[in-house]
Amino acid sequence: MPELPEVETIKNLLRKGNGNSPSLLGMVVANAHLLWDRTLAQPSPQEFTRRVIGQHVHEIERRGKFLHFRLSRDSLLIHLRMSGDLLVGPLDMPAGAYDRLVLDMQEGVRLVFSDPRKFGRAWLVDEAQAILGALGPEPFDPQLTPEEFHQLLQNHQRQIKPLLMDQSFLAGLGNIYTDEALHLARLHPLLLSNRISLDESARLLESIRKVLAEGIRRNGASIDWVYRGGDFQNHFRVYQRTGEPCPVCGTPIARMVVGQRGTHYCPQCQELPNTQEG
DNA sequence: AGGGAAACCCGAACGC
DNA sequence: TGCGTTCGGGTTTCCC
Repeated sequence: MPELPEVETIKNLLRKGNGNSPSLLGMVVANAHLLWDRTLAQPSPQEFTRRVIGQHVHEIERRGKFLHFRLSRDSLLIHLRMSGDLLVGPLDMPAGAYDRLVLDMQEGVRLVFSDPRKFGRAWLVDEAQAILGALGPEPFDPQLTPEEFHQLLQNHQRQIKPLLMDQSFLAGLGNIYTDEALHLARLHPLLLSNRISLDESARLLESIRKVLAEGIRRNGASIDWVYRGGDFQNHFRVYQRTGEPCPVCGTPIARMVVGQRGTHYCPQCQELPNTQEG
């Protein structure tokens, strides 16, 4: 659920801080507590604690849906998956029922990786590329031109929705923003990628960037019970709006399952060309 | 190569 | 009210 805009929002908070929460930049890890073993993908809990203590936080970045903490020697990578969140507070902040990994800073600040559903993962690695190298391009990468994007689409014969959600194809889109982008681009979720014209590719890339930019501007979406302060959930075009009118034409939004994912679209605006039925 | 299914999880929503 | 069942989400893994 945290997709690119939500992760970007969290990254900005950790990096810059706000009225309630300090920036973590420059702080030094003083202690680590792993409360749920499987949250740590690698290395072992013992090695993690031994290695992470004493390292400075030099930079905090986002790549796809990963948070990337550049430490003195290593990289700490965190993927929030479904329900993960990162909380910052004082060392005596009350423990949460879903706290999985806690880092205490020498500066008296605590960073908590909270995750009710335990899907989230953290890695401590000396080379971030070992994990991030599998990701496709960033949607906002200026080198990703409409022509290049069109070519990437031609390289596959796949349903466009699952392809857009494939992180090795493009990094950052999840179920929400994919449905939103396809509706804005007026493309059916089942459209085969190599049937997409250059014009449509340009429209799709622009739509992806627009919905992501709006998500970031609104500090992400807060859905289910995971509230992160954003309000993009109040501006969905199709996501979770089954039966409600399409904002463009008024046709009731339809729902189907594509690649095991709930998929919301307008049957009027996002018609599947009759040259590609089924 | 692509697609479907299952696995990992559990709070919420639903059905009775 | 309270119980049991189903759902959904990101990703990996396995199978066809």
